[in-house]
Amino acid sequence: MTKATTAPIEPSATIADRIFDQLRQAIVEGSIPAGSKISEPVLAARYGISRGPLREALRRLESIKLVERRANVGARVIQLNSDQLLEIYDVREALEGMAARIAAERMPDEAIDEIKRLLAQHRGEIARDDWQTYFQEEGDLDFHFRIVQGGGNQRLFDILCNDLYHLARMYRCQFGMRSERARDALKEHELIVDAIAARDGELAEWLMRRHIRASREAIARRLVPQTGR
Amino acid sequence: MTKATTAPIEPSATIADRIFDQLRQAIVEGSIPAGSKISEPVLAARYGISRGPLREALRRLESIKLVERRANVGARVIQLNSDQLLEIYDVREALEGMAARIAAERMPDEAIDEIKRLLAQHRGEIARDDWQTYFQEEGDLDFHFRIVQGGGNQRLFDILCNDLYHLARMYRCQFGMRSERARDALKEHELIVDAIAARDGELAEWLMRRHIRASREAIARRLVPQTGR
DNA sequence: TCAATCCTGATTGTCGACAATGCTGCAGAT
DNA sequence: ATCTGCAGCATTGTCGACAATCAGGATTGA
Repeated sequence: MTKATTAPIEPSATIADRIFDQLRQAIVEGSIPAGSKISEPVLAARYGISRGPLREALRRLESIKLVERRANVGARVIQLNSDQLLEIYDVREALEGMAARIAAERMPDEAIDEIKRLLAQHRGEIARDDWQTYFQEEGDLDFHFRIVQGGGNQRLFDILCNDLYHLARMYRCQFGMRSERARDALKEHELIVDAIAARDGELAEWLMRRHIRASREAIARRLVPQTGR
Repeated sequence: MTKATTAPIEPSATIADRIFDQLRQAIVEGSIPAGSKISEPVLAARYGISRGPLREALRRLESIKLVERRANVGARVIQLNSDQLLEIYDVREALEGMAARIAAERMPDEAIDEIKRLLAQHRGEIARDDWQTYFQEEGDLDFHFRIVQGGGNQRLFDILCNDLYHLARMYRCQFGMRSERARDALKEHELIVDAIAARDGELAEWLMRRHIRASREAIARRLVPQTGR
């Protein structure tokens, strides 16, 4: 599994960068519980640094919406609720649909072949039935990551991979929601890649949007069984 | 003209907040030229503050992509190029299309009436032919702002109004590009509002995407007459 | 008993100084 | 003449201390 969504660790970057990465991972994976208050002095002491770099890291976490800050009050880890999760899926539907369209227009052939190999590998993993669904989920993110990357739209990439994907991972870690949609999702992935390989941007966008909408509905159904919104 | 895209000035917020607003405005309007290097000591001295709040403001400007920073080297104001501008319009097409769809589903009736009044006012301004195109452009942003706000998707709102709209304004100020598309744009705006009022989300999205795509093409035509990409 | 007020404690915002890193110009060698 | 290495300088990153602000609890009055 390629560590596609995880930035490679630059060893001698600045302290603030390192703390930022550590905190982001801790928040996403739940080591720092959602909704908990963040005290600058105690965190600085725990990581053995000063408050300066820590504050910079907190600012960056705020900019990607993982923590909320109020002046003179402090910072809290974001508290996820179902409405915001559904909002994210609406944004993903729009952006990744466009990403699929652009990928169909401009993605290099080699990158498409690589995604095909990736999907073949996923197919094998799912065939070995009860394999860790965790890796299936990671593979799902990896697939979406490559589609976005393939089109070469840097801003699209930033929004999705620096902000939204971390939120999606955070939800999975917190709610432990493993989708039993793995097989359907894989099938949909293959259709999308076929459309991209055929350079059919309109179809690729339509399929991607339907795919994400299906994920959204599966989540909405599980969150509040009585309502779809 | 409502100051929709300009946050109201909180008088006694933190220093960093105030400097952030001032710098953002200065960059967007060109007072600080694009591509120029930013020196922390000289800027701190000019605004009469310390480097601490200034660094926080720079970090926030970096998060909305108005400045670029490299460790141990410094910060520069972003240098706009035509490719990135076109990228932004792709993102806007996707996001605002979704925003129009959501607005058609959930925007309150009163807000729709308000937009209708706004458009009527714009129509009057355009009728008085050579009225400052500046205000027409501001009115255009105001229209889009209200559509996004009407749907109530907070994340969609953040991405568009905190990041992309500032970039769009920056381009206009820098290149002084006043669109002679004002009449066409107004007509398209009216169609979009009609679709929203009719609660036809699919049509609203389709019209909004076509509208933004038309703006994109108009810009692409002016930027590099020989290519549309 | 309840509400309003004040006080206290802690936390955050701000500042100036020090250390570390990258860039620039010059001298010297090939 | 061009390239390489070094030294100096400027800028950024980091740190500890001080001031400003807010949350919570105790106290007092009705």
